[in-house]
Amino acid sequence: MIAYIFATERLPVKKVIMRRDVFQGIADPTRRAILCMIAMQAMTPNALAEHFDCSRQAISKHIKILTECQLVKQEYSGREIYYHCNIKKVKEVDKWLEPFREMWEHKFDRLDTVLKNLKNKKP
Amino acid sequence: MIAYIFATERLPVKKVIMRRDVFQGIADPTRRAILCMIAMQAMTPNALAEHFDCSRQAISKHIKILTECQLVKQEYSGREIYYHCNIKKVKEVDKWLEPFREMWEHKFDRLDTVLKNLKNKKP
DNA sequence: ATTTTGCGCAACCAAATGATTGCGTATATA
DNA sequence: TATATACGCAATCATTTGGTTGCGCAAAAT
Repeated sequence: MIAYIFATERLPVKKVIMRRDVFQGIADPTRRAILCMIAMQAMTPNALAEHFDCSRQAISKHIKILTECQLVKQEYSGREIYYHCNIKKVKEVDKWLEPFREMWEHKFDRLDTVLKNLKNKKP
Repeated sequence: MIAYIFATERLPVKKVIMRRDVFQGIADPTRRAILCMIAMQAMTPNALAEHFDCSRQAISKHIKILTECQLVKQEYSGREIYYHCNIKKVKEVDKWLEPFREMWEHKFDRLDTVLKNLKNKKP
């Protein structure tokens, strides 16, 4: 019995179910800021960290998440890593908005016709 | 000194800093699905829960978050509550995309000019 | 009037998040 | 060659998230 105890080591089962999609990526305000900055110009983690009130490691972790959901791409240059924004992936958010955009545009259309009808009825 | 120990009760400081913005709202896939559904037609929590593989309470919690970030509005009808999508708030995401959209549109513009130049040079 | 239904709220739990510190490695500089 | 710098990774921690169950209240249905 005691042998059994020794035999069964506590395995690190730890099933990780992290959602790593674009929406999770842009959920954090710091990550959104990072995205905006590197969209203008590719930057290294250190350069980025200078603009935020947290450690380089914290920024690196955010970048890691952004990389996992493919919102950023990396480009090595010696010991430095330049992070770029993957605009194509940002488009996914835009795509999700599509049906909603149709809605708020339709709303205006309807408002337009209402106004038109009002105008036509006036005289 | 001992008196001091007794005097300082462990206060429940527990500073709650929950981000309740649109991006946090749409970070969860279930919440995005809820939003899509009620954008088409206002629904009650029970009606919504029927479409998901989780309890009504879980859905209610999601709705609570969506309400807190103003992505949904409620309308009471007796003991039922109909949840509506607040399209105006969804627009905030669209607004954030603006600079990025400009980028990917500019890209196409440049591609267009490249193609044009290629065409002009051909003959 | 009693029971059923629709719903929010509180308590609880496992897992994920956001941040920190310390460490190892590879590249640049002295 | 020795030192400084840039960076990722692992461990750790408090807080948040996403889910559950159980409860109570008000509106409907019986």
